[in-house]
Amino acid sequence: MVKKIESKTCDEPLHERGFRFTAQRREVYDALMVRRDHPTAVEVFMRVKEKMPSISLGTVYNCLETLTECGLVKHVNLDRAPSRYCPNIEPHAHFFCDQCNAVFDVPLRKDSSFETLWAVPANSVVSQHEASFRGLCPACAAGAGLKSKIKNPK
Amino acid sequence: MVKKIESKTCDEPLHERGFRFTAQRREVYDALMVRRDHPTAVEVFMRVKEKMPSISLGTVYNCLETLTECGLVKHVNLDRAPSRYCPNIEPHAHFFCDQCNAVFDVPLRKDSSFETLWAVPANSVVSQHEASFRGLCPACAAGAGLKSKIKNPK
DNA sequence: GTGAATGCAAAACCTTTGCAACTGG
DNA sequence: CCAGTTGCAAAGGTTTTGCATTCAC
Repeated sequence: MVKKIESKTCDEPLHERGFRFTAQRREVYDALMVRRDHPTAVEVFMRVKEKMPSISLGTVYNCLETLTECGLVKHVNLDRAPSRYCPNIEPHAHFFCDQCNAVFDVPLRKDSSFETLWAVPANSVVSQHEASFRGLCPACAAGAGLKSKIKNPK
Repeated sequence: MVKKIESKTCDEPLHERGFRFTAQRREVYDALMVRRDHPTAVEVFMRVKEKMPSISLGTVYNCLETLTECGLVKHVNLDRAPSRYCPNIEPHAHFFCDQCNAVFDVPLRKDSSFETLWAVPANSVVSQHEASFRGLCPACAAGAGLKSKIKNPK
């Protein structure tokens, strides 16, 4: 059995679930994989439209939904903002920078459990855990610190 | 200085921030405090409408937004479902039961830090952390276990 | 009295759906 | 060939907005 180094394509997971491997699904998946910056559906649409001008926004939504069903992509939601999409299927949280609006993946520490942090009721069954952070990313935090020193030279 | 046992009203936090204490804001806040079951805006609207038939849905949204600004209420969002509202302002997560659709508060364990769970980048500034769980609540998990034993008597 | 808040309705917004035309396997 | 998928447009549901009227302070 040969172990694949990296899976850059989405044809097998689609076929395994009875979905067709269409050009639109390939382009949508590629758009997520090439720039892993958590775009919205409209941003994905604009990127794919450059290579495939005939694609429609509805199809982008459909493709993203199908890819999610296949476990290739995850929705990322914060508050009521439009959904963003992420091809990182490892367990992770998201960091939203309030200043530059970037979204970063936050890895789960190995050998840790959410039970050390949250008092989840005994005998409940957890099938999914989502977590997100808001604040300033390292770059913006450095800039903000600089600015506040200038503006408030205590 | 007299320490208040419990604050059941929202007039002071509103006044402190320059907002008026209107009958609608009081009723919306009371509706959240009386039954702490994380209702949607439409559910709050229906409950308040019984005591105050003239209230409009737009006003409920406005009141919820104002109460949120005053720190009396928090939005609760999961995926793209309608926002739910919660008058518990202690740090906590939420558990969504997939079977009975109830939403429970999950307390933060004392003396714990999210850094034990999540590898947040060094030098970032975290101003907000939100977490949610999906699964089966204890009651539904017990019922599901029963059912699966009957249906799949391995 | 005066500016803020309400009620109503319309708009804005993101996302889903219906259907004829097309296409992957 | 034919069920699954697309493109287009219209509908859906939640939330916000505009404005005349009302009300808290």
